[in-house]
Amino acid sequence: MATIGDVARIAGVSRSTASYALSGKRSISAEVREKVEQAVQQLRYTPNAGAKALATSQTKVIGLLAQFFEDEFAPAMLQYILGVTNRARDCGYDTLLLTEEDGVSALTRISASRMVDGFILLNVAENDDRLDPLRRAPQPGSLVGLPGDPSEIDVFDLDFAATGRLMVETLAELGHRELVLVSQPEHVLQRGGAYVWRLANAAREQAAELGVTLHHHFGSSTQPQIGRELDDLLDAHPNATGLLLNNEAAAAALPSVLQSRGISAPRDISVIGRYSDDFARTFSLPYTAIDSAAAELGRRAVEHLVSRIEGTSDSEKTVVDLIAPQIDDRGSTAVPPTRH
Amino acid sequence: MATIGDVARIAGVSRSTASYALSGKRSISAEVREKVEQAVQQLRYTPNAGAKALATSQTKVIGLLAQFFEDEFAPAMLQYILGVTNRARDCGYDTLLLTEEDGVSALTRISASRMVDGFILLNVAENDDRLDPLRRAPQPGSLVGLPGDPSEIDVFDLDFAATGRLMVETLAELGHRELVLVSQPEHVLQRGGAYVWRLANAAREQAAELGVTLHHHFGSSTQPQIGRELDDLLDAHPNATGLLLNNEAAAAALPSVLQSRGISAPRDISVIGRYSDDFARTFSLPYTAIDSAAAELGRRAVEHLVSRIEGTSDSEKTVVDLIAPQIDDRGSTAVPPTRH
DNA sequence: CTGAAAGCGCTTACAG
DNA sequence: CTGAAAGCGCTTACAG
Repeated sequence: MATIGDVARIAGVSRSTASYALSGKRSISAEVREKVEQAVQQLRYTPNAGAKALATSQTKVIGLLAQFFEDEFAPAMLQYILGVTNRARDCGYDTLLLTEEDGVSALTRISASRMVDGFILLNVAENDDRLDPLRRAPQPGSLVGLPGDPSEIDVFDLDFAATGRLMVETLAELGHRELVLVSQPEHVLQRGGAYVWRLANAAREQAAELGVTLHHHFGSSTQPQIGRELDDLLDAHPNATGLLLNNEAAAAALPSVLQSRGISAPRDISVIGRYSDDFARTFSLPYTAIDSAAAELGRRAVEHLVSRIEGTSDSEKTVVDLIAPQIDDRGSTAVPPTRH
Repeated sequence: MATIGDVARIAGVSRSTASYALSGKRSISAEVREKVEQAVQQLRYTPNAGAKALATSQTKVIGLLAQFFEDEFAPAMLQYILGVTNRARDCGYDTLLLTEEDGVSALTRISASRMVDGFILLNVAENDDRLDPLRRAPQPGSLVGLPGDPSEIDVFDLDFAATGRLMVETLAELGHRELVLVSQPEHVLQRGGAYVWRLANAAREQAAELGVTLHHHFGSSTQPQIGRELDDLLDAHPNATGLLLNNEAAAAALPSVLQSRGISAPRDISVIGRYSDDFARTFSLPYTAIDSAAAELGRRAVEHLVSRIEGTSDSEKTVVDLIAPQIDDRGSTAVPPTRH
């Protein structure tokens, strides 16, 4: 492969001049720049990334730490990942994807070997082991997912508390007085999926404030269990007229459950979920839902990280950016049926 | 950060000795090795990846080129990706994930800058633009997805022809005489998703051979279109007793369609799909199905690539490894109903 | 068994 | 506006 030495030779200049002509870091006569550019074309010269990284201490690579909780549906993570990789590329960065179980060792290994300029952590847990090593690392980091202690780090997340409130509020305004919330499996919560209780707690408080009864249940994440659980829940709460689903599997199983009970949404029951539009359309989740905003979160995390890396942002203040929930109305909410 | 020079100084040896002690590439006295290891511990020394890559021409990174067809469900790709990243790590490699639209430019850019030791291409199309640049690249590559011309490159894929045959055969043996196959959207096929027609053609041939009628249709990939299409198909082919689904959205929409028609599988109709177990369990796809084998394909592609990179495999022969289809029986097939 | 030195391919003060 | 040289942090023939 061609090196910058080859370029310099062909262009008839020194290596430093060739380098400066390419980086634009000092003024170069039009004539010389022209010759260098032609040599680059001719040789199809592309700088060696390792050599560049060694010389500049910049890799132009972002480390993306994915993390998967047991009982969580992994493919949903791809939308966050694509938000990150695509925006990163637009900013001139490539993405190293780290998926090993042990996120702490991945982080320390990659950080110490200087393979990346910064990190993005996905699916951050309430008490995430990766945060301390991240704080100690020389590279900056952005989180997707709000931890218990977000100090010193930039955080991006859907506002799950507002999501819980919005779900309850929406149905309360329509006149519903008794609701059931189905969350992710308790496993997910215990492993640190704080968004589960953040949504649930806010929903509960909002319900209390509005004088609405809210039953909270953890659901399974797979068929056929979740189908049976939903059926049992509807039996257990015959007066509930609204269903809030923070659980994709529940949203997928519900249509059959309702159909087999001979009821339908929104006539007999109102339903609001929380999942992304993509999943809704592919997997027949026909309910009004609050979008996960996955790709948008990935994008924001990248943008902020890049400005930290490049020193564009004031390194003083750390940011906690919570995206306001937005409802995709698919017509599954209405005033509750009048009981006789 | 500590360098190997620091390690050498603390251990009281030369840099070359420290380096050899760590790599084990020449014999080192136990005493010296001990001192070097202690110095490494003490300084938490980790080699600088850029410097190492520059010196050895090896990055220990694999480039993973994802590609998404319009109308294909992107998140399904994560299972392939995880198969790759996890196995790569086990083999000592990290993974650079490239998701930009223009796969050709990504490939040439990464290849020329020497950022990776090899490539894995996902979702390879019949006539994939990325193959020529890959053949010209100095790094080896593995494909997931069988292209029209697989020459010079190692290929891994589900055996879609055998899958099509197996679907037809399974129902034919049960006595079915008229089947409907619902494929991915025609878009996917036109963009080069050869697996769609490979499955369909083989199914058609097998049906002809067994004297079975097979109707082939392209389905939409989203609700509510696919639901209506399925309903129309059942109207159009009232004597069909078996449904073959090479389309996730169709599998997700079918339960409601059947229920609303007052029929069920396998009593009134037998169903076989093609999707992964994970999706089946999370999204209530209750049908017997042939698994996509996504993670396994990713793993095999990595293993073979690594052996090429490390010169373990005979560089002469190139391999085309097609995984035999396996049926997950979820009880949605039976003998056809007897008509009166 | 060990060390001094060259080299990988860049960038960037330093000097003119 | 341009060039010669040092340096980034490794590895690996070469010499002993």
